[in-house]
Amino acid sequence: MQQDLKSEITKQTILNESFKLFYENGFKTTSVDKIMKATKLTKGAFYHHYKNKKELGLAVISLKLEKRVCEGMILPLYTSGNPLEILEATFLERLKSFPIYDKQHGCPMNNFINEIGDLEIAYQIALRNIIEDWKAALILLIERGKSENTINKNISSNAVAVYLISAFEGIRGIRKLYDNDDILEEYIAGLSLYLKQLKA
Amino acid sequence: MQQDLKSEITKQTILNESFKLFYENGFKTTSVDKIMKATKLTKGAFYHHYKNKKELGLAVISLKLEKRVCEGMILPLYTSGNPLEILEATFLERLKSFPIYDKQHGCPMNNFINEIGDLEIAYQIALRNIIEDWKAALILLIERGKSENTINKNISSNAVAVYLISAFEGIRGIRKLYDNDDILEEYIAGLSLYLKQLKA
DNA sequence: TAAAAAACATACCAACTAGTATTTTTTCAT
DNA sequence: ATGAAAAAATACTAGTTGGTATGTTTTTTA
Repeated sequence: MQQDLKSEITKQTILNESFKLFYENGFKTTSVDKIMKATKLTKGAFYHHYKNKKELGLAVISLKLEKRVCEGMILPLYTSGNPLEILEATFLERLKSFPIYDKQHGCPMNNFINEIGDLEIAYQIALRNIIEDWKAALILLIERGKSENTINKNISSNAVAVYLISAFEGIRGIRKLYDNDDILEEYIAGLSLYLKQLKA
Repeated sequence: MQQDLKSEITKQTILNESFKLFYENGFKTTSVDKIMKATKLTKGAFYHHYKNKKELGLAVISLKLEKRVCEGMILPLYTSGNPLEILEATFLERLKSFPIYDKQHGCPMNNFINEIGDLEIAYQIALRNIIEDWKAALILLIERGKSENTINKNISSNAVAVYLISAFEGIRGIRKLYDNDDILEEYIAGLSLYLKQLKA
């Protein structure tokens, strides 16, 4: 196989298996050995492509987590239509689309935030970037709602964006503790109510 | 020293040092060795008082985390006065009272939830109990507000309680990523707005 | 006060950890 | 085709992990 293609495939394989194992078992407690066993490659391959585990962690954050949040929570915001309806649809459809697996293991990004958000500045910055992107997209949509007179102009777009993100990430963690969706339904009711109250 | 007193002090010492180290470095990555080095006792003492690390984890959850949430977030709810004001005061004062240390490391319970909420049923149940206690207390207060005509009777108390808890735990994690309180201020603005909208 | 029991210390284990050093295999450029 | 370079495999290190086995010290009970 062509060398640069082969290299890229190996790096992607490591990235994919890492993401999966980090998601299921956490970052710190997933060893390089376990990851390479999953890829069916060896340690030699790993340390040829990544300087160390920290570099892998940063790659997973900026390449896998970022993409996931972007596709699931940010891009859907850039739709035409009523901003409040877009907000509700985005958050709701995201939750409803999760298989049990994703409900049991929570939000990959939130897991990282809580596990290593206070470990190293590099992780902090990488994770913060995702939150900031998400927040910016929400603010943009809320501002559009204000300008189109569908959202109350007296509310703070920043405050609403942060409150929306907080509640979503919070419930993704709390849902881990349950074996059914009741708590999610209550969250959804809370969200709907919240959004209704933002109407112009 | 008296035997049962000595035993109790040792257990408490282990519990206290464990809580601190779990909070700072996580549950899975804090070893029994590190804990016992912190207590200035030895492994022999540990395994005399605790069957294994899992039993210690459960003890920390039910004895340390439960107490913390109860004192900081539940008991303040049982005050006389306007329920909405009590809600705002409780959440706000809790956040304002945190030293930098607590802001950097997030919520001890939320850290546990996200790290081991999907690891074992025993952890799940122990953590869920705390959330359920908190939720029940919030619902009780909201219901009082409804009966006293200070809170809108058309909203779901359960939904509001869950949304309040979710947002609070969410922001406790997200705050880890920043080196100032701006994001907390935005959360607080979001919370105030939210509570205002619940008025009767 | 002596023996039993509880509290704690010491020494050890096999499995696992991140990372390195060295060798073999595959691809590339000439 | 051949030598260089990239990709990957193998073998290793020193330190850490949860837990056990076996001591020693302290307290209690009779």
